[in-house]
Amino acid sequence: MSVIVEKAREQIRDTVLKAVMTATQKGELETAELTPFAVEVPSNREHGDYAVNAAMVWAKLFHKAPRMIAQSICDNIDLKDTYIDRFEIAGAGFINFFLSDGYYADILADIKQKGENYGKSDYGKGRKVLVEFVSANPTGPMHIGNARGGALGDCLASVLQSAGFETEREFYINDAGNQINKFGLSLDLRYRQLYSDGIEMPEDSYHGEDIIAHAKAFAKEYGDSYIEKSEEERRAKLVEFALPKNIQGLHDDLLKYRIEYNTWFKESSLHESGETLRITELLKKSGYTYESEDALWFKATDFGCDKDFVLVRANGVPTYIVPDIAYHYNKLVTRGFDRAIDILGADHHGYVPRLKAALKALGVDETRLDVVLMQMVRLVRDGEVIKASKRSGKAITLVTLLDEVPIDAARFFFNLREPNSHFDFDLDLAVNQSNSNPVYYVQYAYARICSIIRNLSAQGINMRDCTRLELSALKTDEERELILHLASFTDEIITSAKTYDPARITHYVMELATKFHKFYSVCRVKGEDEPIMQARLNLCNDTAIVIKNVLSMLKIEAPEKM
RNA sequence: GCCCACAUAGUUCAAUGGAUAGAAUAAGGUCCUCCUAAGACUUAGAUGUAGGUUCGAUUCCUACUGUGGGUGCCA
Repeated sequence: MSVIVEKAREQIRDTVLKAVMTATQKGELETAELTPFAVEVPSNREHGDYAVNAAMVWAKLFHKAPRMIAQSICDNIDLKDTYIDRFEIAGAGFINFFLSDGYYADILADIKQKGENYGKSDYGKGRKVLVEFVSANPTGPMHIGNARGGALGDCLASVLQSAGFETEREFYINDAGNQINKFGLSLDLRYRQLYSDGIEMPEDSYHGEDIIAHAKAFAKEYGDSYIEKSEEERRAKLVEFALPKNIQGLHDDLLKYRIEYNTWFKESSLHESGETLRITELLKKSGYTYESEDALWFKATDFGCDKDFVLVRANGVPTYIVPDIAYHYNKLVTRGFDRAIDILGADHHGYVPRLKAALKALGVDETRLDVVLMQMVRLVRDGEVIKASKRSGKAITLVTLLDEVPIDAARFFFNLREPNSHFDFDLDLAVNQSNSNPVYYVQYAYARICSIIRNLSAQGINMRDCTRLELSALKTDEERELILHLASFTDEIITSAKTYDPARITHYVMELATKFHKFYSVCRVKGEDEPIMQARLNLCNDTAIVIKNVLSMLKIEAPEKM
C-alpha cells in the first residue's frame, strides 16, 4: 500500500469517527453502533481529494437527514496533525475533504524513492497462488482465443505478483486421453494417405495442415517402414514423433509472445504417478459415487449441480474430468498452493461447478479454486464473423496473428477488455490501423518524457531532489490531476488483483498518459525558473516510473524514442 | 426446455450502490517561430423493455426481449 495515500485515508476515517464521538458526547447525535462507510476518490475534482458518504449511510441509524448528520460531524472535526486542509458538505450529504500541499509533495517524493517498486504492496503477502493459463491442446497450433488467454493470464500473474502474492505461472499439457488418440488417428491416416489412395479423414479427426506436415516429416525420416506395422504401434510412434515437436512449438510461440512459465505440467505425469487412479479411489471412498450401466458416476447433484456425471466409462477408461480433478488436487493439496487460478474459455463454464463439487467431496475447500472465465473471441474480417474451428483447420493461429500484429499491440489489445466480455477481434483494424492502437498513445507519453529529460541533460541540467516546498508549487489543475492519478496506482493494482481483472491497469495507464499529455500541453519544463523546472522534472520522472512499471507488468516495451 | 454470461453514443469499450454516465474511434471546427502534432482544445451523440429494493440504481433483485456459450460414457 502506498504509504502516503493510506495514511491520508486513515486520517480522514479517524477524523470522521472522532467527530462523531464528540458529537455524540455533546448529545448532538444519538448513540449508535456505527456501520462502515467509504472514503473514496470522487470522480469530479471539484468534490475534493476524498469524499466520505458516512452521513448518508448513517441516516437511518441517527434518524436524521444526511445533511444534518454531515453538519454535526463537520462541527466537531479536528484537523490537527493531518494532511487535511479543509472540508465541506456537498450534494446529498457527502463530506468532501481537500488535502494540503504537503500531501502532493510527499506522494512525489515517495514515488521517486521507491522507483520500480512503486505500486507494489504486501496485500497478498504469505499467500501462494498458481495461475494456469493457455494450456492449449498440444494436438495443434494455438488459436486466437489462446492469444487472449495468454495476454490475460500473464498479466494477471504480474498483477498478483505486484500485489504481493507469491505467484507461479503454469501450462497444463493435455498429453494423454482421447484427444491424443484422435491426434494419433489423424496422423496415421495422413501418413497412410501418402502411400495409398482412397483413405478418408473422418468427421471427428483433425483436418489441419499441420497434421499433413507431420506425416510428411515422419515419412521423410522413416519412409514407409511403419505402413506394415500394427496400427497401435504405428500410431504410438507417430504420436511420439509429433507430440514433442508440437509441445516445443507451443513453448517457442509463447516465448515469442513473451510468456514464460514456471512449470509445464504434463497430464501423463498424473497417470504415471498413479495420481489419477488414486483420485478415483478417494472419490469412491468419499461416498459420493455410484455405479450405473457399468459406469462409475459422481453424485454432483449432492453439491448443487443439475446433473450427475460419469467418472469412469463402461469401458473402464476415465473421462477427462478425472485427471483434471487429480490435477487440481495436486495443485491445492500435493503442492500446497493457497489458491489456484484457472483462465478458461467461457465454453468451460458448465464444467467449473463439477470440478469444484469433486474437490469438495475430496475435502478440499473448493473456494480455493478460482476460475476466470473468458468470453470467446470472435474474429471479424471485412465486417464478417469468421467461424474458426481447429477441426476444419481454418483457425487463425497465434503465430499468424503475431506475424501481422506487433506483439506490443497484441498484448495491450487483449488486455483492454475485462475477461468476461465478448470480444470481437477486428483483423483489419488490428493489422491495417495498428497505429491507432492505444498502446502507442501510452508509449508516446513515455517517449515524450524521455525526450524532455534528454533535452535538459544536453544543456547540462539534471534532475535533483526537491524540497517539500518546491514540490508543493505544482498547483495547476493538470499537475494536481496527474499527481493524484499517480497516487492511486497501488490501489489500482490491488483492486485489479482482487477482481482478477488486469484490464484495469491497462485503463489506468491510458488515463495516466492522457493526464500527462494534458499536463505537457499546458505546463513547460524546459525554460522555467529553476525550482519549478526541477519540481516538474520530478513529476515527469515519477510519471515515467509509473508508466514503465505498468508496461513491464504487461511486458510491453517502454521506448525512449518514437 | 433447463443453466451461465453479456446488453451503455453510429461503432468498440469505461463507471467498489453515489454528485453533471466517462474515453476512444467515426463526423464538424481550432492549435506547431514554443521540451516529439503518434499530441492538445472544441461541437454534436448513449444506460434494451417493464417492475421492485432505498436517501440514491448503469450497478442489486424479478420478468421479458436480443446475442454468445453450455447442457456427451467429447475435451
